Amino acid sequence: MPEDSLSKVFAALADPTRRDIVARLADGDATVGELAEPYDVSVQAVSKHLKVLEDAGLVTRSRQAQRRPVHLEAEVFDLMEKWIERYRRKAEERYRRLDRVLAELASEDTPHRDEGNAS
Amino acid sequence: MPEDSLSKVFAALADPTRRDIVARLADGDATVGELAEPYDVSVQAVSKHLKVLEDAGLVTRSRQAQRRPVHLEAEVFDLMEKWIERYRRKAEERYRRLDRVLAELASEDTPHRDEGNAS
DNA sequence: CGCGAATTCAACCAGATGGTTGACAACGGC
DNA sequence: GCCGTTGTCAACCATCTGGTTGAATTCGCG
Repeated sequence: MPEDSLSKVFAALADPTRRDIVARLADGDATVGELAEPYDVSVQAVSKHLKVLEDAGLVTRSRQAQRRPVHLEAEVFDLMEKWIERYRRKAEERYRRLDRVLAELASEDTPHRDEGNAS
Repeated sequence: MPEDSLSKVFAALADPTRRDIVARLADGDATVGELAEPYDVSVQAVSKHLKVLEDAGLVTRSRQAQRRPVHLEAEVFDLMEKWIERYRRKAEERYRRLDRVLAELASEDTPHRDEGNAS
């Protein structure tokens, strides 16, 4: 049970339909019906998808008569990017360090002249 | 569907244990046993997690005697960030535009045509 | 050669997920 | 005031997921 928010966000975006919904909402708010129209699934299924996105904090739904316009919340993206950036940077840094070590080893190993590099 | 690889990556990171594994691998490669040690689950469970991460392209496993050192691949992060950045930017851009329109509407009373958001 | 350590494979199980259909709540237009 | 539109709730179903245990595999080492 992913109670933590990052898990919910990643899980929400792990579904292609939901990612597509997010993509379309980036162009503007839309109602459930409008969102459901292009897909080959029931409106209920899309409503469920929206609930997942809402629980993840990716969208909000207001009330406008019997319609529920869906709105994309961009803030959550920051949460993800922060996480990703953190470990990407670490990994790259480590990679550069390793690269340097390998370069050193390579230059030492280069058999330009007789080297007795035993062990 | 190249979209599907994105699904795998997001799904892989939707699990707290797997995110923690990624976090630890950012500090350096590790074996399955080492990775499993801090968690209260069997080594087999961790092995499964690693398979998920590997299928998502987040880690690679080499072979070193009977050990399988696990290595973090940072490239996949780019894929995610590209996706996120794209829609975050769009949403923010739209927000700024909306803001401007609202400001206009507020200052002059002239009713404009409805902007954007066709079906 | 064979034991033991590291890891994966296989079968199984509980619970989450994504889809369906059917009923119902809320509201605007006649 | 009713009716159709919009959306959610509920029950149900198949499949996926994350965990378990137990057996198999792959090696280094004495």
